[in-house]
Amino acid sequence: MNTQFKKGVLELLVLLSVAKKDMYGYELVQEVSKVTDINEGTIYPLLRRLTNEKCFETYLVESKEGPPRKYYRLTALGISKKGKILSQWTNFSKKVNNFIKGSDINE
Amino acid sequence: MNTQFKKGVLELLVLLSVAKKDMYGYELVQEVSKVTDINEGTIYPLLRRLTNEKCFETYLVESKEGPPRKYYRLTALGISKKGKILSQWTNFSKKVNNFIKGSDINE
DNA sequence: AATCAGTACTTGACAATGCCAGGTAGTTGG
DNA sequence: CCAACTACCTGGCATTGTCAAGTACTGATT
Repeated sequence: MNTQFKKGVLELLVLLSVAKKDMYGYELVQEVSKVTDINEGTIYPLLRRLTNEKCFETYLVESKEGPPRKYYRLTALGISKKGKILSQWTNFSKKVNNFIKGSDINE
Repeated sequence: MNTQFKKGVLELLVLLSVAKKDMYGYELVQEVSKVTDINEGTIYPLLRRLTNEKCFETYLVESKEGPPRKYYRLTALGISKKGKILSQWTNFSKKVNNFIKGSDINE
């Protein structure tokens, strides 16, 4: 799958996921994998970035299945960012799909 | 508009445009601008890259309105690439939009 | 108890691609 | 002759995803 398509969209997928419920990194890797292949090495730096931007607050919870899990919770800023990016994505993908339809003439 | 969304999609938009008819760089800037803001400094290197990859053949045509125009014509390889990327985009954007719908529960 | 698989997080070096800013040149009209 | 528009090109930069490797904890297997 085209790597480049993911740029920017991953941020949206992560924000949408955490909006539903608090999640930890490893869990997010699996959630986002439903949509597109994703690497741990992509998710963790992204989470750190969004945390630095005050979109997330974090807390640790011990686990019986391994090391403690770092959970991410959406802040007000995160919610607002989620809304913005979502509407940008919706608008963008709509325009692209319209452009594609306009190219249907011969194929 | 989110810069990152464009990554990879621009290639598709350019391939689709040239598939309709041969076009020159400056013209493509305006065509693609219908969908999203785009810079000359983005288009020209992209055209060079696709030409190196044998997706385009080029030819010069003199113009009364300025310097000669370099037209791009899709090769068989370009047509095949167009098809591939188009189906990847369609598949990807569909999955993302389904994921978004699945997050509609509270917002 | 030692090893292995699975869970969980981290990081540094790298690749891809878009943007900015600036340059070169031809044409037309004031 | 100079400004404005058309047209193309380029080098350096920023952003963000990938790869690869490492750390560490738990529970099951040998």
